[in-house]
Amino acid sequence: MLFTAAEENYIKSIFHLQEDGSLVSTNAVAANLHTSAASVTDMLKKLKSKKLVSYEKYKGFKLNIEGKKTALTIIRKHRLWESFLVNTLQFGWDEVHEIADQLEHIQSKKLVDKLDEFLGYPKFDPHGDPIPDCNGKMHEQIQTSLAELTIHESGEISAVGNQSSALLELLKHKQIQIGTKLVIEKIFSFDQSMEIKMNNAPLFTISHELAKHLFVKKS
Amino acid sequence: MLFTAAEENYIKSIFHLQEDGSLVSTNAVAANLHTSAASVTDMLKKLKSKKLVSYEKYKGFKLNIEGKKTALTIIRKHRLWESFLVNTLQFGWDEVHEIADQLEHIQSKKLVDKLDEFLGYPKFDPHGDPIPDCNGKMHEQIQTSLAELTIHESGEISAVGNQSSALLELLKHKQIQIGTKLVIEKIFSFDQSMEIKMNNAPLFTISHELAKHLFVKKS
DNA sequence: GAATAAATTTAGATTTGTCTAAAATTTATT
DNA sequence: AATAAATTTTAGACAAATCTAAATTTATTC
Repeated sequence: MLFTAAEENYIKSIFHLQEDGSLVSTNAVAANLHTSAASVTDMLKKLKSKKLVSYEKYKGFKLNIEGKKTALTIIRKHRLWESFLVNTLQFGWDEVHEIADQLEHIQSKKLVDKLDEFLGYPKFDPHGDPIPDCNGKMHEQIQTSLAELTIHESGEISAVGNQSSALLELLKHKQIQIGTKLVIEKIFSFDQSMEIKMNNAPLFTISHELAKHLFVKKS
Repeated sequence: MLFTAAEENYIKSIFHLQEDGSLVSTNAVAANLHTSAASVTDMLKKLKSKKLVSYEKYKGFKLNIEGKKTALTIIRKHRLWESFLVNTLQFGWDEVHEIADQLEHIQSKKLVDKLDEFLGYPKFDPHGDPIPDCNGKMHEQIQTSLAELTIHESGEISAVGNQSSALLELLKHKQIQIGTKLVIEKIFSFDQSMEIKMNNAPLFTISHELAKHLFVKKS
């Protein structure tokens, strides 16, 4: 079954919003895709007629098995292309998302599988997100953005999300490196900045912006 | 200036049809894009309003400087992606066109230039067609498909358009190899099959299908 | 040079995806 | 429980790209 780019964008959005299997709301998708609630309702009728979502008026909706399967193939493409852009073409971590949003709609199963092979069957993309294999299976996410940790959680820096000299300079100054262990001591709701404690060092604060670019393995 | 995929397809089609700079007809584009003459007229109004073509009702049309520049960037993308698919991902020569027709519409100048760099700034694509550089300049085409030769023209086999064992078997049997010199003795209009003469061998006939997959340097 | 044929354009309709504004429904609040 | 607020859906419109059929213009032929 083939889908338009618009359909695929809705499928992907619903997939990310349902997470655990809970129902998704019209407004949530509208906000996520920067479109109107009315457009979402229109598209839902279409996706329902194509048997990708279970949906009852006013009651919310979610992807069914077929919808999830479709979502995973799109996510697979997106993450493989991101890996290609960063690993093969040397793009920066932070500049590949929009391009991958276009590339994920290219229709050719063979292309995706050959790209996967060329890249050496990567399990995770440059952001640390798991890449579904050609059957839609994916590994547990082993690393998350530091920004996703909550208070008192601890972890170990496992990756840095971008190679810019500005970031590297900052990390050097704060003595943060791969393997550094840390605990979240406080999160300021005002700006999401975090107070963290590393090894035997004194407490210090990092911005939400920086936290998003650091990956940790939770411990 | 950004264009839709539909606009880009028309621009590319007109470019290929005008060749020398002659006027292009509505019907020619319609046939080329498998669409209706009415649709072509509609699109021409749009391209005229965007100042890409010079066009007067009923009089034919052609790309202006800006239109040609745009066409060359699309052709550059198409041919670089074909090179990538064949050289990097090991696709067969004959299966990349449709995929490249999708990839050529991806919007990102940086992506194209990085791809070009990754591929080592190739001058010709896997079909022997020249690849415009980032300023739109391209080399003279040094090889053409054997199918494009006309009667009494001569040339030398310079490349084989696909690596399938079926084709290689055929070439071996007919004793055709890189460097083989030949002359077109006759072309049968019924099926475009060609009678060719090689070196000191007797005349023999090859199908149009085969001729399309053989490249020659004209002499 | 008038009649006919071919090519091109216009007119009007369709599909996809979107929008705003109004109506319907559900949820929250006195 | 009644009303207010928020959410969702419907109704109607629009832009892009396409189509068919009819009208117009250009080309060809007798």
